[in-house]
Amino acid sequence: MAKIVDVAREAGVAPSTVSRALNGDPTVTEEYRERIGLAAARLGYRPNRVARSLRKRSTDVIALIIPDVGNHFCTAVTRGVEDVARESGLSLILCNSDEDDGKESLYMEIAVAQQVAGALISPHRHDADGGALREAGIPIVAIDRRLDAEIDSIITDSRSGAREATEHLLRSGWTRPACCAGPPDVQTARWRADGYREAVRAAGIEPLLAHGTYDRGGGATAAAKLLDGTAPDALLVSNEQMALGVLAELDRRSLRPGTDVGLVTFDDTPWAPLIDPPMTVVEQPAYDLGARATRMLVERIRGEVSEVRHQVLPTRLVVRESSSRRLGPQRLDL
Amino acid sequence: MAKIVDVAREAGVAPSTVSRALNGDPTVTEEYRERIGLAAARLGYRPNRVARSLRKRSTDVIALIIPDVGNHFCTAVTRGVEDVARESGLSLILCNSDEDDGKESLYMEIAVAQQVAGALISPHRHDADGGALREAGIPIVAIDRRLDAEIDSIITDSRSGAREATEHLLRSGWTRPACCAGPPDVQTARWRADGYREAVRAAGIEPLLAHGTYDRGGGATAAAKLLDGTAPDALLVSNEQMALGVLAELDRRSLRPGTDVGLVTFDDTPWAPLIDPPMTVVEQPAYDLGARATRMLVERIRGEVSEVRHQVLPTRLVVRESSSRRLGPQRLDL
DNA sequence: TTGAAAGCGATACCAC
DNA sequence: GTGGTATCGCTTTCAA
Repeated sequence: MAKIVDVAREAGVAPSTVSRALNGDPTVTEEYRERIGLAAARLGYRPNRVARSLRKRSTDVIALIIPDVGNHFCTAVTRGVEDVARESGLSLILCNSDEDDGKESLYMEIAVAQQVAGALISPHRHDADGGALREAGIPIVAIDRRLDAEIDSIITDSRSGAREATEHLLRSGWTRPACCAGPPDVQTARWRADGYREAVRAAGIEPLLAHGTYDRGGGATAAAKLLDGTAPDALLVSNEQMALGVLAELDRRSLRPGTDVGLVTFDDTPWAPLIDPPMTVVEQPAYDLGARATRMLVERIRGEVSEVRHQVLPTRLVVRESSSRRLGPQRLDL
Repeated sequence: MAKIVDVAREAGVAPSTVSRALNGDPTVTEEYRERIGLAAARLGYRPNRVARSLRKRSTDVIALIIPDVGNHFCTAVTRGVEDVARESGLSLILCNSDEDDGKESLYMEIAVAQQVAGALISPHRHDADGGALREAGIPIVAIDRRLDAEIDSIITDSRSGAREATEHLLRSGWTRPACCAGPPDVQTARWRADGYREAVRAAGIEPLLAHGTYDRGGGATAAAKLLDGTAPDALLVSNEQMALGVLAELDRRSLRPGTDVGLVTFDDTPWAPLIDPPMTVVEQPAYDLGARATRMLVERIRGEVSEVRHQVLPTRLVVRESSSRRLGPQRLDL
């Protein structure tokens, strides 16, 4: 691998001039710029970014720490991040925390050690403080969830999304909607539970919720608990992975969404319209969330902003059949 | 941020000794090891990996280049990679090539520049040669698809998976199965098309295929083309994203899988059993593929192997309802 | 505008 | 077994 001194020798100039030329320093004369470009091409020179990072004390890599790569919402966010990152000349280290505080801090440590230029993090707990990242002075943007500390954030309006969904259930004729809420230590889960509570209370109905982890198992467990208890006739589910578990549990009990039980879940997915019956969802602008978060981070990395900023993006209710109350027939093809 | 000289001063030893102690060099005496450990803890010392990488000329980061983070198969592979990588003390840079040669080579360039210790790549074209990575002598394992060059690989047996699926369709009473094949420049798509051809030819039936990109649009287009042509009565679909498009297209034509048209697709997903009717799939051991590929890569990074290795993992047909031929009734709830 | 030289922080070689 | 120190490849003063 050719290094900068090789290019310098080949072009008959000093290494510092090569560095300046290749980094677009306007003080370099056109003639040198060209000669250096040619020499570099001839040698197949590729700057060693590690050396560069060591010297500049920062890389052009950002870290994205998300709870679950298997989650469509997260991958959609990731795509948004990726696109803007690439546009901005940054690469991405993707880290999967699995909603695990341990893994989350491990990844933050790694990000610091790798000298990332900035980090996007979807923290498991709001009272996390960006730990190692913060100490190292690395710019952070909290994404989808907030941090108590003074840190930029961008989230969706989960609470009003949940409220709207619950009101829709009520309007559709369901009388006892319950909530399969996410883990109580995760903000989005709490916000959604809050929105649900507001809506049912406003209708004079006692809230009925069960918490579960943000995965299929959590959804199945929460649904089972609710269904075994004071029989609800509709369910608001806190995320898409839980919804998968809820659907499995309903199937196990031969309960059909839309006829036997009303169903709305957070997060639209490609398969939501294809299942039987098509599922009503609260859509979140995931791609946009990722893209905007990355822009915020880039601005912060460049030092273009000083005040802490918080953005909130709206959700959208997509009505399909799982929430509209219809009396039988039962499927004949069971 | 404390650096190694600070720790050395604090512990009253030389920097080189600190380095040795912290890296578990057995020549360091217990007493020094302890004193240094304490000093490091006191200062909150965290080794700078960038400096370390520069000196060692390699990082403890590996790159994973996959075509589509939105694809469940890919994210399952990613999880396998991630788990083994973490066990081995490596971090992961995840790159999404979007089946785009340009992005693919850009990411390979970035990986080289970042001095990754190794790369896992699911190449768009088999005649790619690992480009920049190969030149830089960085270990590569091709995953899910092979490379013409002498490079380790691990794939699943797409061809026999497709053959088996087609035979199953035939045995189920469908008489004109067609194939929604993936892009012809992607190996897995060709292998699956080959398996399909073998099976129909063995049954004395003329193959009927349409190619499309590995996404929803590609699936819809291929299905439309086949359905508009010499009406097939069953479809073998080459991947899960295409299946989503095929399902949409069938729905558009009010064709119901299992009654009007037999359907099998590659890749099992959490939603496959939930759609209407539950979908028969060719399951690939995605997690295992990622995990094994990473182990292969780690062995190669450590220089534990010399000969080029190729692994093939079996697929498994999971029969659900979309492939079993049943005459009506049509859904009453349409 | 260009060149010389001093680091960035860790590792590894060579003395002791 | 431990300490001094050159080195990895690049950027960035400082002088010319």
